[in-house]
Amino acid sequence: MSYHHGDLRRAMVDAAATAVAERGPAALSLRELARLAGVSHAAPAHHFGDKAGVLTAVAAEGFTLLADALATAHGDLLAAGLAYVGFAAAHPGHFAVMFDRGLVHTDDPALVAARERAGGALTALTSDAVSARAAWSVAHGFASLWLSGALTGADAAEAAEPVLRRAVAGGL
Amino acid sequence: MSYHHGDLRRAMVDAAATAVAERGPAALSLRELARLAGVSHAAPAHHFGDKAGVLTAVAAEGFTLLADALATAHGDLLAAGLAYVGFAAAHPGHFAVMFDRGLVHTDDPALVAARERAGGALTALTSDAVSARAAWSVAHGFASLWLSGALTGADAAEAAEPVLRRAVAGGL
DNA sequence: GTGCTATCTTGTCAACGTCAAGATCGACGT
DNA sequence: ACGTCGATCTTGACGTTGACAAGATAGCAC
Repeated sequence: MSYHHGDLRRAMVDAAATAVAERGPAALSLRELARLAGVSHAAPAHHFGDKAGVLTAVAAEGFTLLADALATAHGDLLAAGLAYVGFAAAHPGHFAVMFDRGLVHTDDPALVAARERAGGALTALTSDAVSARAAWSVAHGFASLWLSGALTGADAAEAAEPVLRRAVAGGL
Repeated sequence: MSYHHGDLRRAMVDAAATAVAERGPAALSLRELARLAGVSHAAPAHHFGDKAGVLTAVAAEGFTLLADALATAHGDLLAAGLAYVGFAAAHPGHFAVMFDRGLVHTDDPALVAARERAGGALTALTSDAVSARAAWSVAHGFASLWLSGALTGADAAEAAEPVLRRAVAGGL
């Protein structure tokens, strides 16, 4: 192992996302991440400033991944909803941090840019603001409830499909 | 000030909910709560066991408050949705903790009981499971997004009304 | 009054986040 | 080739935290 890690920043973001996914943001320890990466306890601070900086990087990556996922729907609202839920289920560590103020530096430039890109992908799916908010709420709500364990089922997207379909059609 | 506080448990739950609402669960400190209540740093542990125990009590109270709020809708789905969002906006500290595993003792008897009561109030609103999940998702998603600051507006329930109405009617 | 139990205090410990100061490495100009 | 310089990482330290163990206090039953 050389004095320099090579790509510590990348390693830390990955490890942080995994740790958050497994044990939640509260249990995240910078010193533990440093140990996993084989560096000293103060190395993370150089790249991220503080603990919130690490989670900010995770959140920014999450919004980028989400925007990419939404792009695969090619404008289809139901497909986008399933992509939203699928993203949350595939990257629970990212999702857990993305919408939590007080855990991240909300005005970080990279985070703001990634968030706006994802937001643009969302609003492009519907014709009016009310529908946009409703669709976002359903997808986000299902994803949140799924990750919290409030909903049962084997596969997130599979369980979400009838629910999102019903919401689009209406008649609740 | 006597040796005994009087109702330390109640004071701690209130202070914890307020602190979580203002600065998030991550910034909560048992020692700070103890200082606010004018007791020693180890007093909270006697009543709640550990930090998660305090948040568990907050979450249980939250589910009780939510069930009460849902009961005021008298079976009307839209009214229940507005009550759900209204509860989250009125008690953000409780809401932030209620659906976060790893922050609470998920199998605590009091928490389980309160959660099941709220769950019963929810499922009683719709005729089938798919509609129940869809309605819950919209309300929960809107509430979560609202508290995260992703949605703009002056009043939560006021902003939620057209969105929930559209979701019930369909046509996204 | 005398024990009993719940409540709260005191003292302690390892772990944590953060900061300051120093060591090491690689790249670049000359 | 060589020295300089910035980026990267280490070392050491400080105050705070959650948790635990052991002791003090108060109210209550009898």
